Amino acid sequence: MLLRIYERLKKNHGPQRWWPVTRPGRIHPGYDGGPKTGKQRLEVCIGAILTQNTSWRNVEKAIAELNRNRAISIKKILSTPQQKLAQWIRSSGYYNEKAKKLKQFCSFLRKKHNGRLSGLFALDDDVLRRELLSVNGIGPETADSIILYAAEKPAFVIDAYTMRIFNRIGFKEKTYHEMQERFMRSLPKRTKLFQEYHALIVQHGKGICRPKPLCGECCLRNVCRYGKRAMRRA
DNA sequence: TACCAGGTCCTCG
DNA sequence: CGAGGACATGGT
Repeated sequence: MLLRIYERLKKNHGPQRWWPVTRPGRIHPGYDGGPKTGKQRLEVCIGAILTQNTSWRNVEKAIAELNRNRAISIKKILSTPQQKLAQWIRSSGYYNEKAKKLKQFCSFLRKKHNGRLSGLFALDDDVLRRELLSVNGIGPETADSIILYAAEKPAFVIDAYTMRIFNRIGFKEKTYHEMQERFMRSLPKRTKLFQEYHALIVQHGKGICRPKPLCGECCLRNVCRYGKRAMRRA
């Protein structure tokens, strides 16, 4: 079931090549195939925090501003006054909260992992997840995004789009944990698959399965309870 | 004009 | 636990 839906989404939307890490003015060169440097991995972590309940468009501007200020750096984030940091990321919304979160994440890295992501990412998957969740400001989705896209390990990311799309299709799972369990039980545990699937879900949720869905052009309408109903009405 | 966006934390019943 | 509020900008 889940693989069938994946194939349809892929055929319909094409390859997604995520996570869309940016630099001033352009996509990160060499990002295809995953983040290579510590700095790229850190940028993914920062993006994961900044995009909480916020459109990626607004996050891109904030990341560009951080790049402009050489602030994709654990040390720089720690040494910058919170108020100044908040202004740099202003466009991403909740900027006071998020400035605090960025500092707490970096502070956690410095104190517990020698100031490096590599130490953190070397942990076993479940330990890594618990460590991330222990940081104030990092919840399940942010933790899994960091694991999947920055550490490049297989954790399926559930987000608001996943809930909306699959609840409309007819899935009964209500919580983050339940939905993630279902995906991870039913799919081969492969990083690339998880990355691409989640990216396709976001694409589909933004473009088709919106709050007011465009069932008429949805590639899943035949397998979707909501879609079938909508098509019958039309 | 309202509503929405790749959540998380805190409080209260 | 589950619901409800706070946190805030920018696009449609």
